Amino acid sequence: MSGKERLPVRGAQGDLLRLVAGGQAESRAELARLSGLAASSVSLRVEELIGSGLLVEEGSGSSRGGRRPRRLRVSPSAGLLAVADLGGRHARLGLLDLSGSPLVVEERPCDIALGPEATLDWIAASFEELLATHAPPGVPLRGIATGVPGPVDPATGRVVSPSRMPGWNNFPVAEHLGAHYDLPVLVENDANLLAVGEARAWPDAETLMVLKAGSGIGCGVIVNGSLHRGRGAAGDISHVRVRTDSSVTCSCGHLDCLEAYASGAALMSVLAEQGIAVGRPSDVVALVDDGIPEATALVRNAGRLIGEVLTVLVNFLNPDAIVVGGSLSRAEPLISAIRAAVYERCLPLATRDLEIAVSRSGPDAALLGAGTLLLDAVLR
Amino acid sequence: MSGKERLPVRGAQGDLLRLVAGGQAESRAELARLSGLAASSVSLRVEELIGSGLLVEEGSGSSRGGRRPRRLRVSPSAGLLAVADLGGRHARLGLLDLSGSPLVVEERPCDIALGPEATLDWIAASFEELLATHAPPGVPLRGIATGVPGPVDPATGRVVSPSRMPGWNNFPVAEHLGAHYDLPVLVENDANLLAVGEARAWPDAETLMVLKAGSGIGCGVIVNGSLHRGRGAAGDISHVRVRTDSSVTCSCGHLDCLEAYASGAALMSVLAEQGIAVGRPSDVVALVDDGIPEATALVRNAGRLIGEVLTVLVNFLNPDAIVVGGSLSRAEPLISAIRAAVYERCLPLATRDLEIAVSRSGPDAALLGAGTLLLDAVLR
DNA sequence: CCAACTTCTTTCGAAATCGAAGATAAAGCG
DNA sequence: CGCTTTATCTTCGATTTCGAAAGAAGTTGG
Repeated sequence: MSGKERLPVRGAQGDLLRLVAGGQAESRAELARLSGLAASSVSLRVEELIGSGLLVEEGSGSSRGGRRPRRLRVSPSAGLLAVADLGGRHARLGLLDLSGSPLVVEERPCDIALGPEATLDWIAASFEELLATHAPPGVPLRGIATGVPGPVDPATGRVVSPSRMPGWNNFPVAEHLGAHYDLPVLVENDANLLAVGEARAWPDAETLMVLKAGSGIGCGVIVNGSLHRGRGAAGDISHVRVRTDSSVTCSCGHLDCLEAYASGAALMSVLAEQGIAVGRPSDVVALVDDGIPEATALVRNAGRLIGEVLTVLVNFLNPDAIVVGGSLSRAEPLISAIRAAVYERCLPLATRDLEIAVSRSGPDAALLGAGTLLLDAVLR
Repeated sequence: MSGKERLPVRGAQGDLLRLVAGGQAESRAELARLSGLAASSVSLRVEELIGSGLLVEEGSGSSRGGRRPRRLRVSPSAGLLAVADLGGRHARLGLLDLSGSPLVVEERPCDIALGPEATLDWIAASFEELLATHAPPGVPLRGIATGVPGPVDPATGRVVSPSRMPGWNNFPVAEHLGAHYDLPVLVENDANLLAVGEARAWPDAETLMVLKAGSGIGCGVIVNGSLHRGRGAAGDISHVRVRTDSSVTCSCGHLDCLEAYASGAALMSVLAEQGIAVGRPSDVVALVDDGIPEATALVRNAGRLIGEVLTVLVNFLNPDAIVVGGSLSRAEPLISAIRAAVYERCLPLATRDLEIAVSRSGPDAALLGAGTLLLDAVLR
């Protein structure tokens, strides 16, 4: 339907376009500084990009003491990205323009337990719906990305041994999702997408740990400004053994995994045992906000356990910041307990300038991250 | 004395020279592949480098099915690097050529407790001695590097809060060591140097954890093929809390740090309590080799504790390999206990292709690492 | 308001880089 | 042994990039 044509970018144009699209540069001068190209070369390439309709000049930026820069933006008609973030019981879906800004974002209920085919076909149908409703006429779709709540092999786009995605093991998600399109398709772990999305909001941080505290616990790692995947499974902290008095066997077969104590699912099941029924992790936050002592104590304990695990990782990785996202991140006691544990036990050298903060990018962070990663695939 | 002249490399020449010096490329064709430059450009630049005496053509390499490549090497007369690795009671010192190959390496006793001035002046004098004895006439010194057993602020070359270097806190090591020369001077943590040195022997590993098990415990982290420093303190694992029955207060003021149980110093002090006097960590290895049960049990326990800490980090970082170096690494029970703990408790996804091995680069690894890092500074 | 200074952007000749085609050299194979 | 295949290295015209200089547009401060 909407276009399958390759973007007409050659050589250095792609680099420049990516810098503008990624929000890192807004003027020819910034492009010259960041790309390492000579100002004259930048001007030439930018002229070409404007000529081919991918960039537009839009007013002028604010002066830094001299002539005002002429502000550059990716043209709204340069293309669209369809992005999704799949959770256990609902998904967020959206369309972004090529600068990564959302045109529309929706949250819809869905159930990944229905299996990969049904779920992915539903995503594709939802994308078509969004495109039909919200895409300006003539603007082509340039790429598709989705986040999934499990480990992804980056090479193949397959889900690998996902603990919370029954029936998905080794399913070729990227292949299936992109079957009807001739477009770049990207599949990535949800915490990794969140991390990439947050990283855009932390431009000064080279090393970043982004925790996703939802019904599971995940962590995305940014090293040197870009996502660290390791062999595909990096960022897992849910199956670290924690020190507790009691003793619980985790679904992975080991004793006392962090996930068994501090994940949203674990908190919900403890609350259920105490006769407090809750349906989703954000309900736990609501209970905390309402001052229910059982919930607060549970969340604080979860924070302490998470913090103790982070302790090891902070000493080791020495990040610039820890960002906490996911639905549980809105619970104040969680953050403060994490802070307390990390600051108490870590080396002063590691916590000297360490910031521990709640997500800056809001609920769409993962979708923005999907856009950022997808841009790299599209503009190259 | 010997030269202070800058290397006459401009633009792309530096990149090419670095690739040859770093052992990554041996022929024009490899240079073209790795540098991304066109083969023709590579030929031109290589011709220039040969003309200025920095590169030499030396026989031919082995064919990969076609014409043999003409092997390139950095000229032995292109320059020398003076490198040192400072330990608590002794130092290794050496001279390397610009391809990072050692001309001479010596181990000499020294005592860092004498303070920074005395120690650094001694290093400088030792360098002069080595140069006078071993440097071919007319070959200029191009750079100086030393490893130190403590955290280093990479920006300033100062040692920061080192626990095992009394009197060194905040001392401007790089500045002092380089005072008499107008040359690049590099100061780096010893475990980090070891990691860089090992990384050369693991060309296929993008993510690498290199453990230095000596009288202290350190770890260097290679991410994406290059050293990860974080804010300067990355790689610290010695002050992670371990799970034990007993309870010991570490020098850092916290309870049950790994270092207090598993470092060479800790093992030695336990052995001393048992009436077995040993002077240095390698003596512990000797005891193990002699089958002394107390020593073997201790070392195996240390390996288990280290392995349990690595467990967390392996899940998180998902490295390609863990390399164990340092004087204790020659104790078999240490390695096997580490392996057992990691393979037992880590996620299958993380251990699937994980290799846990002893240092490949031998006792000079840290010096080679110093050379590698120094080359980057010199050839730019 | 004007002069001095910054910063952004373009112009234009010089230099570096590319890429295609050919020359060189060796391995594999009937 | 001579052919084909593979790989390395060089030549040369076309293209891209650079860098210095100048023009454009603003800020700052007397």
